[in-house]
Amino acid sequence: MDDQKLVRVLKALADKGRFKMVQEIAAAGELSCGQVGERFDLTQPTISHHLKILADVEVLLVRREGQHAIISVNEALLDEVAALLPRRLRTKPRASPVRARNRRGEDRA
Amino acid sequence: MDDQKLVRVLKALADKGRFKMVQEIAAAGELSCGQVGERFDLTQPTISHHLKILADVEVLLVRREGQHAIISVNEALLDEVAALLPRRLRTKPRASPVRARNRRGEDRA
DNA sequence: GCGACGTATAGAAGTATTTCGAAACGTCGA
DNA sequence: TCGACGTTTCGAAATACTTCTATACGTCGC
Repeated sequence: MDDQKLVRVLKALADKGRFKMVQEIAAAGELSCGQVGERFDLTQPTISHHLKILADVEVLLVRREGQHAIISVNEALLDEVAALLPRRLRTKPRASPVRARNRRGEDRA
Repeated sequence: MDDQKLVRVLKALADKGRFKMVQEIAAAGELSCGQVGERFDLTQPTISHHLKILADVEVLLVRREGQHAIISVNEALLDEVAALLPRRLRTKPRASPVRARNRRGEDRA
């Protein structure tokens, strides 16, 4: 996953309501779009809109079952994001405390 | 860290430019506000504004040294966020589906 | 104290996001 | 096929965010 995708996932999760939606779906295992709506004080189109934002970045997985959209959490992707976050923002260890000789870590690790 | 704070941190990081600022500061170890500005095609007030957003949620730590603001990355907080993210959004193992008494790592609460 | 420099704040313009009501689409049961 | 139900799309209004210029604040060297 590149930084751009990582930032898009963060943006999708960076909303109180959407975060809670993911939590509710996680707690239930799976929920339909309508069942998610029951848990929030938002109109159904708004729920659908937010769920789409989360599904677009693959935080949520949608399986269609007849007229219902069955939604679950993509835990693997969340794990990947969690693993990547500190790694991509980690201070490069300065190789040698004397600092110098390789001014900018060159990543490597 | 409660969910509200977690979401606020995510929101601070959920911007292409701000994410890159944290990366630049991480790569350098420390940078002054002005040094961050040199690395972006944005005006100084805009840089200051974004750094403030990141500092407000403690992703960045600011030490004042004379007229300079010396900025570094709060790695401990990033680690905490990374640890919390999947944990707070994890599917609750359903007490007992017929199969599987511990379907997935459990991570212990 | 003064001017230069680094940083922060204020106010405004442009853009994006959130939310809604209305309406369209697709599937189900009768 | 028809109407009901679950979901999605459309268009608009309210709000929030990003970025700018202008200006203020604080520290340094002289």
